[in-house]
Amino acid sequence: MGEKSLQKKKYILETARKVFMQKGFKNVTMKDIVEACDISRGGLYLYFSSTEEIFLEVLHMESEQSDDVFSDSIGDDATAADILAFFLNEQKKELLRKRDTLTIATYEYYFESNVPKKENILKIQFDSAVKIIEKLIQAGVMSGEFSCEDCLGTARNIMYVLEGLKISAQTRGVTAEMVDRELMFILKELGIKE
Amino acid sequence: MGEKSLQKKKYILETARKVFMQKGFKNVTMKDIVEACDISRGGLYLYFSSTEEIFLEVLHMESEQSDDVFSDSIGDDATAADILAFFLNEQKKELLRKRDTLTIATYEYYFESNVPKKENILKIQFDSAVKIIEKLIQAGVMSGEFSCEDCLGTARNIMYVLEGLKISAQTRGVTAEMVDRELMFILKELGIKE
Amino acid sequence: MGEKSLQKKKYILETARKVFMQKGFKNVTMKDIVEACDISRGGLYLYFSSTEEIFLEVLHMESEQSDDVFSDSIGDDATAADILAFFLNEQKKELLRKRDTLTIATYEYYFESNVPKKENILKIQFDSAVKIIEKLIQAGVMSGEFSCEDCLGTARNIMYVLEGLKISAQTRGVTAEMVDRELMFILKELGIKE
Amino acid sequence: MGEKSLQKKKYILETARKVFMQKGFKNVTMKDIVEACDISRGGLYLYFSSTEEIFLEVLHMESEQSDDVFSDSIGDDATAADILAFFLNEQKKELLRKRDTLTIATYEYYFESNVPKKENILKIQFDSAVKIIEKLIQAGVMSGEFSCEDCLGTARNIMYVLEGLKISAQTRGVTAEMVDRELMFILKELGIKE
DNA sequence: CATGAATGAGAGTTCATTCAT
DNA sequence: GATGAATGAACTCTCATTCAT
Repeated sequence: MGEKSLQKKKYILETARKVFMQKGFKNVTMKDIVEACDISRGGLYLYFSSTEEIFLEVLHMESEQSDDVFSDSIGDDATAADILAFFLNEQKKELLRKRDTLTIATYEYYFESNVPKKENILKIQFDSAVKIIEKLIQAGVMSGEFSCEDCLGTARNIMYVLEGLKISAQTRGVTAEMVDRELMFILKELGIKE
Repeated sequence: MGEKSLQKKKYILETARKVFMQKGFKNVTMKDIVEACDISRGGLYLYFSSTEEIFLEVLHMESEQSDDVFSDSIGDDATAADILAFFLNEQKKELLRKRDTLTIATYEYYFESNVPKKENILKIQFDSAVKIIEKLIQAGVMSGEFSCEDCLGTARNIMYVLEGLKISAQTRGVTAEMVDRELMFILKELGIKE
Repeated sequence: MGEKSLQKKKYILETARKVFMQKGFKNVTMKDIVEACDISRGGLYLYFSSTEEIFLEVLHMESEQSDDVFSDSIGDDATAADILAFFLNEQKKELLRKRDTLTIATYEYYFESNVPKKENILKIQFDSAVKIIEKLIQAGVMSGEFSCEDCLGTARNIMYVLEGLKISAQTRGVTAEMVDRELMFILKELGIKE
Repeated sequence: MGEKSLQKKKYILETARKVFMQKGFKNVTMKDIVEACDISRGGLYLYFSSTEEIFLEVLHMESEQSDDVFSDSIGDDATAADILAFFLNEQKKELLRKRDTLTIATYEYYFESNVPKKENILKIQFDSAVKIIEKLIQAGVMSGEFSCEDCLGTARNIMYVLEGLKISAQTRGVTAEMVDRELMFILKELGIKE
């Protein structure tokens, strides 16, 4: 596959990504993507042979890019509390964006698929987020910012609450206040009185 | 609509329920339900005119029946901790049943619809569950079983964790151990050393 | 068939008539009539077995009633010109009523059917109207009101113009002015300067 | 849409035209056209999305082609009477063809639709025919072939009679003699003794 | 007589997928 | 590589008609 082909493939993925954000996973047809990309029906099949295949690649693209978030945006002298606050705030923004997210598409996709666990991106991301948060909490405990008995448990708890907020946002609707309230509750448990 | 019609309607709803449990919401067609019920194409339309309509009635059926769960199965002399443990255990069983649940169908349905908040069953159930848990915790605090500063906040936190576990169970998969671990964490926060 | 049955049959026909006026012939289903009559599906089949059968009976009802129009509403001392004017005015009113008429249903019905000529009500009505107009014109000629060389030809011509106006009204739309203009033209030919 | 597509579209329209001639408008389903064209169900939808759409294009095709009738078939030295006779004869042939005509389909279509007047082809054709006939009559009056007081009125009258004959032909049936008789009557009014 | 539940045929429509160009 | 016409399967939905009650 030449350079030009790679370009086109990337173009398709980026366009498809927008489509998935708008319509979720199950509602998206090959036709939708063909039309959004303004290419020919047959053309799309040269690169991908199903929406599932496309979606998986979109997801990979996504996870590669999101790896950098932490490192990019945080200054060197940030405290653990700062970083955690930053992370939670990012999550909050994501939560409240509602339709402009791959969340629904991702859930819908994983509802269907019997993806082997090892390759389940959701799982990988969840687990790695837990680890990061755990490290963060430990650092905070070291520096006296936080107090907690079971850092790993707390990290996991935080992630489940976030997951709960995420699905709530997409199904029942949540307001900024509701998110804040839950995040506060979490932080309080860590001994922060912010 | 006569008695017999009501019987049949109920039969359809119960059969459709199973279909939704197996296939979620979006994958279910009127044809699927027709075949599961072993009735004619037109016959189904006498009772319902879309999968959405059917699903909503299934959901209502469901929520009416689940109202009784608490009252039915708990002895009069149960302590707050007993009741909470029972409730969490029910949730755990539900969580682990995975495919045998309306969870996915429900999420899929609410992903799509812009149901007015007031009528959103998910919201109603969540909110009422929060209240019940709050009462339970208060009772436990009174009786010295639990200790907590912010009972309402804790109740909400519990529900969000459960919600997070629920979606995790359907997308990443969770084991009994993973659920237990989270429930333990919650109970520990309440001052229980179980 | 008892008295009561006859009543019911008549009720159905009168109700169906309204339905045909609103929807034409081809658009009317047995279901439409059942619903308009508020009777049971099976009930309708006790009396009629197709929309065609119903429509034909409606048409007969109609033609029996319309026979009286002339005799009923015209005074004894009316001149030929008066009567002709009255007749044309009735036609004009009918024409302009547009949707409140069996015209479309009738046309639609006869487009389809291969009715033996003898039983074709349209033909019978047309022919008898021609005869009446011819008589009228002859009477007018006798009394010096009209002048014409070919009374039968003129009568026929009048009827074809009316027919032309009728179909125009239903397809292209005609205004009162357009109808008047054509009727004037006809009357002028008869030597009337009205 | 390429050249080949245009060819196919034209082929579909021509085939559909025959179907409409045989079955009218309302009786024609997409399936009928698919079968007549011997193409696939989905194939038809690539070009048209409803029988209405197809019919309208058939009608346009028709009206474009019929524009030429006059100019094509008449010699330069024809008198007004010749041309009028030719025109009426064409109409007569059309009338008597009965089933081999778009007449019924057209009427059925315009019974239904609330086409804005400006775009109503029936109206456009009627009005333009009136104008042509008027011109013809005026020319005939100039050359001494015809005599008439109200040329426009006469032209209109002729068209309404033709319209009346047309609908009569489709509903009651008319014979060649009946048409001739009416045309004679019209010509006599113009002072022709043919 | 009357009801209305039930059936099944048939029309409309949309797409995934293929394939000749 | 790229196109887009073509196919056919799968769904949705509506009714005429029947029949047990």
